[in-house]
Amino acid sequence: MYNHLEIEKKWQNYWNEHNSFEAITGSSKDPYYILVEFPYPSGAGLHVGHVRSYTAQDAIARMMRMKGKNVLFPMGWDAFGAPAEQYAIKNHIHPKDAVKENIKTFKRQMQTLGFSFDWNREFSTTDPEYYKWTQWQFLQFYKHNMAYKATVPVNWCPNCKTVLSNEDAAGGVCERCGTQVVQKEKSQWMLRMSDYAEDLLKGLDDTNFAEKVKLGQINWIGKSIGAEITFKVDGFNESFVVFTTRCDTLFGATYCVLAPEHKLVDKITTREHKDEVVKYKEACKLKNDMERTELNKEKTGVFTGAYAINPVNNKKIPIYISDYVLASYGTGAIMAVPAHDERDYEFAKKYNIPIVQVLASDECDISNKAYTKDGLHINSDFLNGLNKEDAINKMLEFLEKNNCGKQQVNYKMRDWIFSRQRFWGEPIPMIYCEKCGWQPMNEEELPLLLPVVAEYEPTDNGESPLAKITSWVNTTCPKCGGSAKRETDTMPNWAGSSWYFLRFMDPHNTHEFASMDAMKYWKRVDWYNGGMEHTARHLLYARFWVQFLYNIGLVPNKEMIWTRVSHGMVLGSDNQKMSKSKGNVINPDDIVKEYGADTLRTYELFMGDYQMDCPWSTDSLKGCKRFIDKVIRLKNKVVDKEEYSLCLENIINKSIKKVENDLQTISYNTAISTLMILANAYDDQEYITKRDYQLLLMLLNPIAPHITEELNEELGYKPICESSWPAYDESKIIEKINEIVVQVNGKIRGKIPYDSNKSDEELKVMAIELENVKKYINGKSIIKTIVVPNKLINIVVK
RNA sequence: GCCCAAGUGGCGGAAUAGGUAGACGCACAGGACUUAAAAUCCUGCGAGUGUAAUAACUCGUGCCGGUUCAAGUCCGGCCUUGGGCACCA
Repeated sequence: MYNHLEIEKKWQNYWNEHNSFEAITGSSKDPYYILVEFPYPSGAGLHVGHVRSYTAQDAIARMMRMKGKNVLFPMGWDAFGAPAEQYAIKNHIHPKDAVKENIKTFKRQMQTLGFSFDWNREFSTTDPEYYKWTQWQFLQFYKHNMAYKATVPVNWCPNCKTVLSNEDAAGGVCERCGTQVVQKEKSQWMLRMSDYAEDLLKGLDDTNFAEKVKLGQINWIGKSIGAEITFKVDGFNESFVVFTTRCDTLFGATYCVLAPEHKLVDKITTREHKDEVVKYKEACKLKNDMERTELNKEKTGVFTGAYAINPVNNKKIPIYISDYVLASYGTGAIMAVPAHDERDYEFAKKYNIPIVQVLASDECDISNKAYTKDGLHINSDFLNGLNKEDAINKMLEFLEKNNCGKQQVNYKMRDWIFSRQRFWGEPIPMIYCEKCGWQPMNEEELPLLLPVVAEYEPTDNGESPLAKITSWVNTTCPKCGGSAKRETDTMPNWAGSSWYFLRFMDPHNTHEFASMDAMKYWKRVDWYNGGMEHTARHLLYARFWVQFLYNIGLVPNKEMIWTRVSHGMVLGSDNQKMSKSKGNVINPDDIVKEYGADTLRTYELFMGDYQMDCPWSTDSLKGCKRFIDKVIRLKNKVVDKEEYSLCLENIINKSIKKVENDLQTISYNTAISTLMILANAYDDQEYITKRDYQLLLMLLNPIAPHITEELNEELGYKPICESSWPAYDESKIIEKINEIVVQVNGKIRGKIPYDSNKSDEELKVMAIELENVKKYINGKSIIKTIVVPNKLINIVVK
């Protein structure tokens, strides 16, 4: 009898003692870098969802090693962030200690599953040796004018006295306590990510990301090509610029709207409208993002009393302010074409503003809604009769000639708000001096350590907890030496994860974040696995970070990630997301204990399409246990012979090819079904040879490494992790064809035995002579016969 | 509202280039072995018509149409579910 816990321990110790999975930088072997998103070590321990993706990547890593690659398969911890801070506040321990405990648990759990990580490269984003370089890189952003301070509204929970991310403030209430969230203005560090919008778009061509991953990035960047048009303000020596994607509808612009925060508002508001405008602006300030963007909200706004001149026809059109125009997108001002934009239509109806149709339409009535489908231009002077594309080009020509507009590209992507008012993050290494302003810390003094104190509860006024620790805050100005204060905000969680994959290439380097030589050797991440929820933001931040480092000459490639694969979630058996409150959580520890790591690993890959969500089923898991047990039992059939059984050659060679191919195309479930079919074929034999058996063990090893090593050792072979992946012989794979399907009018009516000596004509004759086929042909004429070689004959009759 | 993905047996899911739909596994049912249970092995398993049993037939991959000798697969139009983004001009 095999005790899976003993066997697993034995082989985990073996790999550990032999450094079996050590990646050696500079080795002459072909490098291959497999990365799986490093986890946030939460108090809940490892999730069965983690196990699924780690097993998947582990299977590839193990196969690639056997195929002679120098595999880098690292693991570490993304351990800064709010949950650890909250946990620490509640339990009165330092987050550092809470994180240490959690990491211990995660690592222990990972080790019981036998993942072939190179633990020599392990680090946590919270290690001073690591965040030193995160801080150092921030200073590079600053020194290259890529970091700046700006005043930005943030979500503030008056009860928790803390700043919330948009996710934690969903629906306008604090996720933790349910209190109404309010907006607060805060001065924050920003990174000029929007400067990289076009490069981030173009860079996708140098990656092998899945199409839907690329789409996620493209949508997030949100490029739109349009025009900027300058409107003069009647009676003022002022003008403003609007952004539009439909400059061809300028003849239909009957009013303009400025965002309430627009700089021009106070200048152009007339005396009679001043009170109303001020009141409206104040009302907007009180609203948070959620309220402002709420769906189906009725449009509101006020007239400034000023008029703009439509440059295409010199007509005076009123200027309004409204919060349906966002200050942060485009120019913060729009021209409104109510006939063809639903938002403008709604607004114009409410305030009785003229609606001028400029695109012909089949729709009958403009008294109810805007025409949103494109027709040819009408009421548009020199554009009349033109289609959209021609009209846009002609209008651009007009605007440029008259110096009142030009083509313009806009992006939805904004600059990256980089400050967090929290304790548990990388301190931002900046110092504020009354005399010299913001000054970067001296690089030699990094890392700027988080202080070890007992209090890190949030302050009452939204400052980071660090602000209370005066001994830490007070310092001297690096420039003038006078007294100065440190920045008390910390970096976002996204910071440490934006470059960790570079550090894995050279994790112990004390004078660089990673050496150019090491990065040139590993070249890039060949295969990056993570959740769908990270394919937009994390991936974009990481790419931005890398592109910046590339531009200042610190990394060898502009894109450092080649393929990105995203996994589906493991759901509870009730098809719901696993959660404590639903009581549907499966703990991998329990499964390993009862069924073994190999069974859990096999099941997690067999459960379904890897890229899709899939519910947990303990019954199905038991099926995988039966499979492993069957593999063990097959040992009783082994005879001492060193070549493949003749009658198994075909299926063996087919299986090698299929498993190898499936593992490389993320089709883990069919790789396992192939192995089940192979095991069943073995089981049908009176006996199998040692070689037959070892082959099955080798193919199964990447998925179930412990038991396969054990059985392989019993055969007297050297460990599989030190062996080569089996080769297949294409000439042995040729499929044996037994029969050919006969169809009449596309329906199967019989089969004839396959005979390679017979010509198509002879096969046709055989087909027509089948009794059941005759039934359907009699009294009808054969129009044609289609022969698909080696597969089927279709007789078409009428 | 926009974008993306997915709808196949009782269940999870297979089906390289349009060519025998339902691989593999689970559950279930019947049988063998056993004092018994577990484990294991054998048989069946989309729905229906039909037969003593075979055979044979009809329908069947969310819905409606189309292309084709042939459609789960391609095209057009919907419906449902899940996810992401959302007043982005």
